[in-house]
Amino acid sequence: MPPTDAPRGRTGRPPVTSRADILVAARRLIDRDGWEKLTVRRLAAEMGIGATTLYHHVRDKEDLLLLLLNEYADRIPRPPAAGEPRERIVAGWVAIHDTLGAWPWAAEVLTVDGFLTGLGDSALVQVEAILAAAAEHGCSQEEAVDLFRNIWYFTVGEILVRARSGGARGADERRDGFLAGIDAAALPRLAAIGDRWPGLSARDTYPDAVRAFVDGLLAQAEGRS
Amino acid sequence: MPPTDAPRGRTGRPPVTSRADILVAARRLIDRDGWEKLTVRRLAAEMGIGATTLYHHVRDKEDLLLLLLNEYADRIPRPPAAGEPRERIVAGWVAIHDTLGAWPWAAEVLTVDGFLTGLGDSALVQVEAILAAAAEHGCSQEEAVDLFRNIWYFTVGEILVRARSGGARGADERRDGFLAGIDAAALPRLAAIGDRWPGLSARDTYPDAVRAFVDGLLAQAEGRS
DNA sequence: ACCTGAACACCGTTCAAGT
DNA sequence: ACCTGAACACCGTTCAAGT
Repeated sequence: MPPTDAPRGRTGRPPVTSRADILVAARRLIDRDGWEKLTVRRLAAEMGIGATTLYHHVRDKEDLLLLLLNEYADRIPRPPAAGEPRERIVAGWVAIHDTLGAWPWAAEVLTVDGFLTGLGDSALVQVEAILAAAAEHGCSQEEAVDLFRNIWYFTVGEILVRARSGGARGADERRDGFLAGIDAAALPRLAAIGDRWPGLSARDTYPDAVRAFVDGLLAQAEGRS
Repeated sequence: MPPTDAPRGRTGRPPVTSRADILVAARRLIDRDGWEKLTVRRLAAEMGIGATTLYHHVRDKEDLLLLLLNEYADRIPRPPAAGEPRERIVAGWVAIHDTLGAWPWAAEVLTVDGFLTGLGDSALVQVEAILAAAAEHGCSQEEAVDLFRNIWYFTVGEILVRARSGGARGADERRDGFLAGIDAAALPRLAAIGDRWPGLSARDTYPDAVRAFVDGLLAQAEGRS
């Protein structure tokens, strides 16, 4: 079954798929089976085509991931242009965090490709908004870039650690073990926390934490000037 | 050639290797060829033994990584017990960061296993010291745990992003491309920074940034009480 | 008690041949 | 033009058989 609107006036074998088809199928596979199940072979099998056919539509697997990511980056809500600079920075990061948190594999890809180099215009708008707010608050160019970078590190770390430690094989057993074997004399604080640790770690403290980080970085910048 | 001190009074085929041998060979392989080259098969080949032999000495690859990591965690210098709590927290994190930064694959493993659940006593000592300093500063148990977790996210993110974007295939070409194609009207701040970005991003600002983060988190805790 | 090759169930990617 | 199977060069892991 060839695509509905086959290109007229062209020679050769008709296409069985397209880049758009591939991206849709990849998204469905990730949503259904999880990010780690996305392989070139499995994706092709799911689509009912040969694995090697994919290489006529995307350069390689990393390219596929980047295409997928760029589509997704458009969903980050546009940051507010008005209001107190500090609040705009915090709101911008919370928006980025919430969007990436819903698709944690995105953070996985972005550690290797970078928010700027890997993504297209819609992501750059987010960066621009944060840089503009920082400048408006009085930051130098260096300080604004540092603010962005440092909070990017924090955000990507938060998402990765949470995403990975959630599904890790044997995580539960090890979690139970580590509080039982603690030496209360040598490690009194940890022993006192004991089995409260998992519960405390499960809390979402990202919004408070970015605010604290932004405050700390802005205060440091002010102290320098 | 059997090991020098073959166990006397035991039956069966003499061992050709040991857990200790395996860990030494794994470290050598990582140091020489890089973290991503460490595979069970390659490690066995390097040692001149069958790949399946490794499974008599370690449970699986993840177990091997965790054993390797625990050996390494001992190298983090003991945190100072005296001095201003805030300074002890910063110094503790800088020590953790410097140690992990020298072996970035460690951060890779730790995102899936966690600093607490994956590591042994020598890592827990670091956690204890940070929790104790936070408590001494007046933090509640929740606040101390949040401080630890949040700065862990930041630290692991910093190390991962830096380690991965360094060796990424095609990173240079993309970096050159992204500043050239920027729309100066729509993204004035980014356009103004332009080709300064790579240079600014290469700077090591971790110590300043942890200090800012610690200050921000402690100030937030104070504001709540 | 310990080691081993064969085997299983996978990967990403290239390339000559086919339609 | 586009698709394909065969092939290459790998993975981690299990298990029956060997010493």
